[in-house]
Amino acid sequence: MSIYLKQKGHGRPVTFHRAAERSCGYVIDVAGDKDLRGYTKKDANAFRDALIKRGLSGSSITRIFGTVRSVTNFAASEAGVSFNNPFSGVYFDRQAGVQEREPLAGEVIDTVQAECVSLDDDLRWLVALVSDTGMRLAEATGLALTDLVVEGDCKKVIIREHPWRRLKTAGSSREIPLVGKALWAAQRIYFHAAGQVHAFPRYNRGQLTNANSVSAASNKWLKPMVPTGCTIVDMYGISGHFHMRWIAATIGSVVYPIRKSMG
DNA sequence: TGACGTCACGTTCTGTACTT
DNA sequence: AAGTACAGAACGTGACGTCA
Repeated sequence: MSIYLKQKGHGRPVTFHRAAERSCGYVIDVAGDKDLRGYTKKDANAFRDALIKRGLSGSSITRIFGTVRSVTNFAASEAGVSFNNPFSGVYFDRQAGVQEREPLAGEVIDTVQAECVSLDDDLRWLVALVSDTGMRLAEATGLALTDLVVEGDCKKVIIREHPWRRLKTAGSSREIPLVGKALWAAQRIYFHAAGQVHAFPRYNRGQLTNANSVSAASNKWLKPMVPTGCTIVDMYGISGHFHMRWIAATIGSVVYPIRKSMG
Protein backbone atom coordinates (compact mmCIF):
# COMPACT_ATOMS: atom_id res chain seq x y z
CA MET A 1 0.00 0.00 0.00
CA SER A 2 2.86 2.39 0.75
CA ILE A 3 4.34 1.75 -2.70
CA TYR A 4 0.95 2.42 -4.27
CA LEU A 5 0.28 5.64 -2.35
CA LYS A 6 3.83 6.90 -2.81
CA GLN A 7 3.71 6.48 -6.58
CA LYS A 8 0.06 7.13 -7.33
CA GLY A 9 -1.06 9.27 -4.42
CA HIS A 10 0.45 12.57 -5.59
CA GLY A 11 -2.21 15.19 -6.19
CA ARG A 12 -4.99 12.74 -5.39
CA PRO A 13 -7.79 13.68 -3.03
CA VAL A 14 -7.72 12.60 0.62
CA THR A 15 -10.48 10.12 -0.12
CA PHE A 16 -8.15 8.26 -2.49
CA HIS A 17 -5.64 7.69 0.30
CA ARG A 18 -8.30 6.81 2.84
CA ALA A 19 -9.98 4.30 0.52
CA ALA A 20 -6.66 2.49 -0.04
CA GLU A 21 -5.83 2.46 3.67
CA ARG A 22 -9.30 1.32 4.69
CA SER A 23 -9.66 -1.41 2.07
CA CYS A 24 -6.19 -2.86 2.71
CA GLY A 25 -6.89 -2.61 6.45
CA TYR A 26 -9.90 -4.85 5.93
CA VAL A 27 -7.72 -7.42 4.18
CA ILE A 28 -5.20 -7.36 7.02
CA ASP A 29 -7.97 -7.75 9.59
CA VAL A 30 -9.18 -10.93 7.88
CA ALA A 31 -6.04 -12.50 6.38
CA GLY A 32 -3.17 -10.81 8.19
CA ASP A 33 -0.34 -8.57 6.91
CA LYS A 34 1.65 -10.85 4.62
CA ASP A 35 4.02 -10.79 1.70
CA LEU A 36 2.10 -10.20 -1.52
CA ARG A 37 2.75 -13.77 -2.67
CA GLY A 38 1.48 -15.12 0.64
CA TYR A 39 -2.17 -14.33 -0.06
CA THR A 40 -4.23 -17.22 -1.38
CA LYS A 41 -7.63 -17.70 -2.97
CA LYS A 42 -8.77 -18.95 0.43
CA ASP A 43 -7.80 -15.56 1.92
CA ALA A 44 -9.64 -13.70 -0.84
CA ASN A 45 -12.76 -15.78 -0.34
CA ALA A 46 -12.61 -15.28 3.43
CA PHE A 47 -12.23 -11.56 2.78
CA ARG A 48 -15.34 -11.60 0.60
CA ASP A 49 -17.28 -13.53 3.25
CA ALA A 50 -16.24 -11.04 5.93
CA LEU A 51 -17.48 -8.12 3.80
CA ILE A 52 -20.81 -9.86 3.16
CA LYS A 53 -21.10 -10.60 6.90
CA ARG A 54 -20.68 -6.90 7.67
CA GLY A 55 -23.82 -6.27 5.63
CA LEU A 56 -22.13 -4.31 2.82
CA SER A 57 -24.03 -4.05 -0.47
CA GLY A 58 -22.76 -5.68 -3.65
CA SER A 59 -21.60 -2.36 -5.07
CA SER A 60 -19.54 -1.58 -1.97
CA ILE A 61 -17.90 -5.00 -2.05
CA THR A 62 -17.10 -4.42 -5.74
CA ARG A 63 -15.55 -1.08 -4.85
CA ILE A 64 -13.43 -2.45 -1.98
CA PHE A 65 -12.21 -5.43 -4.02
CA GLY A 66 -11.36 -3.00 -6.82
CA THR A 67 -9.12 -0.98 -4.52
CA VAL A 68 -7.38 -4.08 -3.15
CA ARG A 69 -6.76 -5.35 -6.69
CA SER A 70 -5.49 -1.98 -7.79
CA VAL A 71 -3.00 -1.81 -4.89
CA THR A 72 -1.79 -5.40 -5.20
CA ASN A 73 -1.46 -5.33 -9.01
CA PHE A 74 0.50 -2.10 -8.88
CA ALA A 75 2.78 -3.18 -6.04
CA ALA A 76 3.50 -6.50 -7.75
CA SER A 77 4.31 -4.70 -10.98
CA GLU A 78 6.62 -2.23 -9.21
CA ALA A 79 8.39 -5.05 -7.38
CA GLY A 80 8.75 -7.10 -10.55
CA VAL A 81 6.74 -9.91 -9.01
CA SER A 82 4.48 -11.88 -11.32
CA PHE A 83 1.65 -13.50 -9.46
CA ASN A 84 -1.89 -14.65 -10.08
CA ASN A 85 -3.84 -12.10 -8.08
CA PRO A 86 -6.13 -14.05 -5.73
CA PHE A 87 -8.35 -10.97 -5.38
CA SER A 88 -9.30 -11.18 -9.06
CA GLY A 89 -12.33 -13.13 -10.19
CA VAL A 90 -13.82 -13.60 -6.73
CA TYR A 91 -17.52 -14.36 -7.03
CA PHE A 92 -20.29 -12.49 -5.15
CA ASP A 93 -23.70 -11.03 -5.98
CA ARG A 94 -22.95 -7.51 -7.21
CA GLN A 95 -26.60 -6.51 -7.11
CA ALA A 96 -27.23 -7.61 -3.50
CA GLY A 97 -28.77 -4.77 -1.52
CA VAL A 98 -28.33 -2.22 -4.32
CA GLN A 99 -31.03 0.43 -4.33
CA GLU A 100 -32.32 2.41 -7.30
CA ARG A 101 -32.97 6.13 -6.97
CA GLU A 102 -36.21 7.75 -8.05
CA PRO A 103 -36.37 11.23 -9.61
CA LEU A 104 -38.28 13.94 -7.75
CA ALA A 105 -41.76 14.84 -8.99
CA GLY A 106 -42.12 18.23 -10.67
CA GLU A 107 -44.45 19.50 -7.93
CA VAL A 108 -41.89 18.65 -5.25
CA ILE A 109 -39.25 20.64 -7.10
CA ASP A 110 -41.69 23.54 -7.40
CA THR A 111 -42.21 23.46 -3.62
CA VAL A 112 -38.47 23.38 -2.92
CA GLN A 113 -37.82 26.21 -5.36
CA ALA A 114 -40.55 28.34 -3.75
CA GLU A 115 -38.91 27.79 -0.36
CA CYS A 116 -35.55 28.81 -1.84
CA VAL A 117 -37.03 32.11 -3.02
CA SER A 118 -38.69 32.63 0.34
CA LEU A 119 -35.56 32.00 2.47
CA ASP A 120 -33.26 33.73 -0.05
CA ASP A 121 -29.81 32.86 1.36
CA ASP A 122 -26.61 31.26 0.02
CA LEU A 123 -27.55 27.62 0.67
CA ARG A 124 -30.95 28.14 -0.97
CA TRP A 125 -29.32 29.85 -3.97
CA LEU A 126 -27.15 26.80 -4.35
CA VAL A 127 -30.10 24.39 -4.24
CA ALA A 128 -32.03 26.54 -6.74
CA LEU A 129 -29.02 26.72 -9.04
CA VAL A 130 -28.66 22.95 -9.03
CA SER A 131 -32.40 22.38 -9.49
CA ASP A 132 -32.64 24.05 -12.89
CA THR A 133 -29.20 23.39 -14.34
CA GLY A 134 -28.54 19.74 -13.51
CA MET A 135 -24.95 20.48 -12.47
CA ARG A 136 -23.27 18.36 -9.83
CA LEU A 137 -23.26 19.56 -6.26
CA ALA A 138 -19.48 20.01 -6.14
CA GLU A 139 -19.53 21.80 -9.48
CA ALA A 140 -21.97 24.38 -8.12
CA THR A 141 -20.25 24.71 -4.74
CA GLY A 142 -16.90 25.48 -6.33
CA LEU A 143 -18.11 28.07 -8.85
CA ALA A 144 -16.17 31.27 -9.25
CA LEU A 145 -18.22 34.43 -9.51
CA THR A 146 -16.88 34.88 -13.04
CA ASP A 147 -18.39 31.51 -14.02
CA LEU A 148 -21.83 33.09 -13.81
CA VAL A 149 -22.84 35.06 -16.89
CA VAL A 150 -26.05 36.79 -15.85
CA GLU A 151 -26.22 39.73 -18.22
CA GLY A 152 -26.70 40.01 -21.99
CA ASP A 153 -28.43 37.65 -24.42
CA CYS A 154 -26.53 34.54 -23.42
CA LYS A 155 -27.12 33.90 -19.73
CA LYS A 156 -25.18 30.82 -18.72
CA VAL A 157 -22.99 29.14 -16.15
CA ILE A 158 -19.54 27.93 -17.14
CA ILE A 159 -18.32 24.69 -15.60
CA ARG A 160 -14.52 24.67 -15.64
CA GLU A 161 -11.65 23.46 -13.54
CA HIS A 162 -10.35 25.62 -10.67
CA PRO A 163 -7.40 25.18 -8.29
CA TRP A 164 -9.90 24.73 -5.47
CA ARG A 165 -12.24 22.31 -7.28
CA ARG A 166 -11.28 19.77 -9.93
CA LEU A 167 -13.86 18.35 -12.32
CA LYS A 168 -14.92 14.73 -12.11
CA THR A 169 -13.77 13.99 -15.63
CA ALA A 170 -12.34 16.05 -18.48
CA GLY A 171 -15.68 15.77 -20.26
CA SER A 172 -17.44 17.56 -17.42
CA SER A 173 -16.23 20.93 -18.68
CA ARG A 174 -19.26 22.65 -20.28
CA GLU A 175 -21.64 25.59 -20.38
CA ILE A 176 -25.25 25.42 -19.22
CA PRO A 177 -27.97 28.00 -20.00
CA LEU A 178 -29.38 29.75 -16.95
CA VAL A 179 -33.15 29.49 -16.82
CA GLY A 180 -35.95 29.36 -14.27
CA LYS A 181 -34.89 29.45 -10.65
CA ALA A 182 -31.28 28.82 -11.61
CA LEU A 183 -31.22 32.21 -13.32
CA TRP A 184 -32.87 33.80 -10.29
CA ALA A 185 -30.24 32.22 -8.00
CA ALA A 186 -27.33 33.19 -10.24
CA GLN A 187 -28.46 36.82 -10.25
CA ARG A 188 -28.85 36.84 -6.46
CA ILE A 189 -25.36 35.37 -6.05
CA TYR A 190 -23.79 37.67 -8.60
CA PHE A 191 -25.05 40.87 -7.02
CA HIS A 192 -24.54 39.71 -3.44
CA ALA A 193 -21.00 38.45 -3.79
CA ALA A 194 -19.68 41.34 -5.91
CA GLY A 195 -15.91 41.62 -5.67
CA GLN A 196 -15.42 38.11 -4.29
CA VAL A 197 -13.69 35.24 -6.02
CA HIS A 198 -16.12 32.50 -5.04
CA ALA A 199 -19.85 32.29 -5.68
CA PHE A 200 -20.18 30.50 -2.33
CA PRO A 201 -17.46 31.84 0.02
CA ARG A 202 -18.92 29.99 3.02
CA TYR A 203 -18.03 26.65 1.43
CA ASN A 204 -14.66 27.76 0.07
CA ARG A 205 -12.86 28.99 3.17
CA GLY A 206 -9.93 26.61 2.91
CA GLN A 207 -7.79 25.65 -0.04
CA LEU A 208 -10.40 23.26 -1.38
CA THR A 209 -14.14 23.48 -1.98
CA ASN A 210 -16.12 21.71 0.70
CA ALA A 211 -19.10 20.14 -1.06
CA ASN A 212 -19.40 17.70 1.83
CA SER A 213 -20.84 20.42 4.05
CA VAL A 214 -23.32 21.46 1.39
CA SER A 215 -24.48 17.89 1.03
CA ALA A 216 -25.05 17.59 4.79
CA ALA A 217 -26.71 21.00 5.16
CA SER A 218 -28.93 20.82 2.08
CA ASN A 219 -30.15 17.30 2.76
CA LYS A 220 -31.01 18.19 6.33
CA TRP A 221 -33.05 21.10 5.07
CA LEU A 222 -34.69 19.14 2.23
CA LYS A 223 -35.71 16.11 4.29
CA PRO A 224 -39.15 17.33 5.47
CA MET A 225 -40.03 18.55 1.96
CA VAL A 226 -39.15 15.49 -0.16
CA PRO A 227 -40.24 11.81 -0.19
CA THR A 228 -38.34 9.42 2.10
CA GLY A 229 -34.93 8.59 0.72
CA CYS A 230 -34.80 11.53 -1.70
CA THR A 231 -31.87 13.92 -1.41
CA ILE A 232 -30.13 16.82 -3.11
CA VAL A 233 -28.83 14.43 -5.74
CA ASP A 234 -32.39 13.78 -6.89
CA MET A 235 -32.78 17.50 -7.54
CA TYR A 236 -30.52 17.15 -10.54
CA GLY A 237 -30.60 13.47 -11.28
CA ILE A 238 -28.22 10.56 -11.08
CA SER A 239 -28.24 7.01 -12.43
CA GLY A 240 -30.00 8.11 -15.58
CA HIS A 241 -32.95 9.70 -13.80
CA PHE A 242 -33.04 13.36 -14.71
CA HIS A 243 -35.87 15.61 -13.69
CA MET A 244 -34.57 18.39 -15.94
CA ARG A 245 -37.48 20.24 -17.44
CA TRP A 246 -35.36 22.24 -19.83
CA ILE A 247 -33.60 21.61 -23.08
CA ALA A 248 -31.54 24.18 -24.95
CA ALA A 249 -31.27 25.31 -28.54
CA THR A 250 -28.23 27.30 -29.57
CA ILE A 251 -28.58 29.68 -32.49
CA GLY A 252 -25.45 31.66 -33.19
CA SER A 253 -24.00 32.52 -29.80
CA VAL A 254 -27.38 32.72 -28.11
CA VAL A 255 -28.72 29.83 -26.02
CA TYR A 256 -32.50 29.56 -26.00
CA PRO A 257 -33.94 27.49 -23.16
CA ILE A 258 -37.07 25.54 -24.03
CA ARG A 259 -39.38 24.02 -21.45
CA LYS A 260 -39.87 20.32 -22.19
CA SER A 261 -43.55 20.51 -21.23
CA MET A 262 -44.07 22.89 -24.17
CA GLY A 263 -43.52 19.94 -26.45
C1' DT B 1 -28.08 24.24 23.55
C1' DG B 2 -29.00 24.27 18.87
C1' DA B 3 -27.32 25.12 14.29
C1' DC B 4 -23.98 24.10 11.39
C1' DG B 5 -19.53 22.08 9.94
C1' DT B 6 -16.25 18.01 9.74
C1' DC B 7 -14.99 13.28 9.47
C1' DA B 8 -15.24 8.42 8.44
C1' DC B 9 -17.27 5.02 6.11
C1' DG B 10 -20.55 3.20 2.78
C1' DT B 11 -22.71 3.54 -1.83
C1' DT B 12 -23.11 4.65 -6.54
C1' DC B 13 -21.60 6.73 -10.87
C1' DT B 14 -18.53 7.05 -15.00
C1' DG B 15 -14.71 6.76 -18.47
C1' DT B 16 -11.51 3.53 -20.41
C1' DA B 17 -9.68 -0.79 -21.69
C1' DC B 18 -10.44 -5.31 -22.52
C1' DT B 19 -13.29 -9.43 -23.74
C1' DT B 20 -16.96 -11.83 -25.90
C1' DA C 1 -21.37 -3.95 -31.01
C1' DA C 2 -22.34 -5.19 -26.49
C1' DG C 3 -20.90 -6.61 -22.13
C1' DT C 4 -17.65 -6.59 -18.27
C1' DA C 5 -13.75 -5.32 -15.31
C1' DC C 6 -11.11 -1.88 -13.52
C1' DA C 7 -9.88 2.48 -11.50
C1' DG C 8 -11.06 6.87 -10.00
C1' DA C 9 -14.46 10.31 -8.41
C1' DA C 10 -18.68 12.10 -6.15
C1' DC C 11 -22.30 11.89 -2.93
C1' DG C 12 -25.15 10.24 1.52
C1' DT C 13 -25.40 9.81 6.26
C1' DG C 14 -24.65 9.28 11.20
C1' DA C 15 -21.53 10.55 14.87
C1' DC C 16 -19.07 13.97 16.65
C1' DG C 17 -16.97 18.73 17.11
C1' DT C 18 -17.34 23.79 17.33
C1' DC C 19 -19.10 28.04 18.39
C1' DA C 20 -22.28 31.80 19.14
